[in-house]
Amino acid sequence: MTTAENILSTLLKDHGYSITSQRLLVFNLLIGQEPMTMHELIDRTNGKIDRASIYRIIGLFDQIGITQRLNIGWKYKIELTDKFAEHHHHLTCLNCHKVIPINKNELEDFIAQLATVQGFTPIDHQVEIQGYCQNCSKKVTKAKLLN
Amino acid sequence: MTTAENILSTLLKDHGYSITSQRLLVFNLLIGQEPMTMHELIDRTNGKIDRASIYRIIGLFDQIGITQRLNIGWKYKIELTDKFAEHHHHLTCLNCHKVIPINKNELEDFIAQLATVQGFTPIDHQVEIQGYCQNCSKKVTKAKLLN
DNA sequence: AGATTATTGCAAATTTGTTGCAATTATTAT
DNA sequence: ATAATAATTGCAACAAATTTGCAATAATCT
Ligand SMILES: [Mn+2]
Ligand SMILES: [Mn+2]
Ligand SMILES: [Zn+2]
Ligand SMILES: [Zn+2]
Repeated sequence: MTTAENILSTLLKDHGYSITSQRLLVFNLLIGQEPMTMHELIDRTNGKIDRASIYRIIGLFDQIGITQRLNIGWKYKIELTDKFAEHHHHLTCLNCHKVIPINKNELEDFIAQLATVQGFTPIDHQVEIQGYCQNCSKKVTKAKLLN
Repeated sequence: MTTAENILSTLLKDHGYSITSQRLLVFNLLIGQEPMTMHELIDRTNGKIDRASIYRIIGLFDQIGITQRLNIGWKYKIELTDKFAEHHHHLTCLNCHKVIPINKNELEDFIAQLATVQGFTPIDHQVEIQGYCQNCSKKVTKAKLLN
């Protein structure tokens, strides 16, 4: 049992669910990987788990905070929650596609505050910024910047 | 022709697409409204446009920056871009799926500043916060909130 | 107006997600 | 460790969402 598997087991038990080989397999397919689509996840199980079960497992994982869905355009990808990876946000370069992580406590505080002002209880959030990195800012034409 | 319709027409022509009654209808169903699901949009056309065409129109609108998809849970809603509505962000209720617009200049400044510190030129960004609205916060149990 | 090209509707296909139920597996209690 | 109990899975069918080819129609261009 890895450390991560132990955390998973505890989370499942604490919520009254059992530890099954299928749940462990799905979890291990997600750990350490880039966010993946449902299709990719299903593919990677190589027919070892039924499609319906995978949907049920991800539904459960979402519910008890093991996974979360990351929205990409009008599709979504699945990734493990911050319990299993460091919470962070990104600056993405529209030209060279470099991804620069942001990790600002200020930002977190600001967002939390922003929500609570309206009687809202914030649970999760996303911040993504697209633009041009230092390098590409120099090369990109004014026309392109003005769109 | 309304002002908004003129902007739409120009955008279509500038990208080499024609102005059709279907495209105008879809556009007018979106203008001034809350973000809506594809299902809602289809419903509101009252059978006047085929489902396939609506998908094609929204696909095109997305491509040329007339609409954008707002992710709600693992579904999405469609809304007009900032060209047709004030730039804003959202608080989304995880329970009743209510969408509350945020409109804070502070937030914009904060984000711009966050990016520029690193020599980055920000062009676009998204901020989405999920949680429970004032109403649902009361009903949702402490257990559920603590997850 | 007539020719040309783009868009639409229709019908069918595909892809994505859900459900009931019997078989299997995990947990709990001897 | 075994049997009883309860939860989970696989299967097969279903339902919803999205995509596609193609002929009919509508928009644009000359
Ligand atoms: Mn954050
Ligand atoms: Mn903003
Ligand atoms: Zn770059
Ligand atoms: Zn609510």
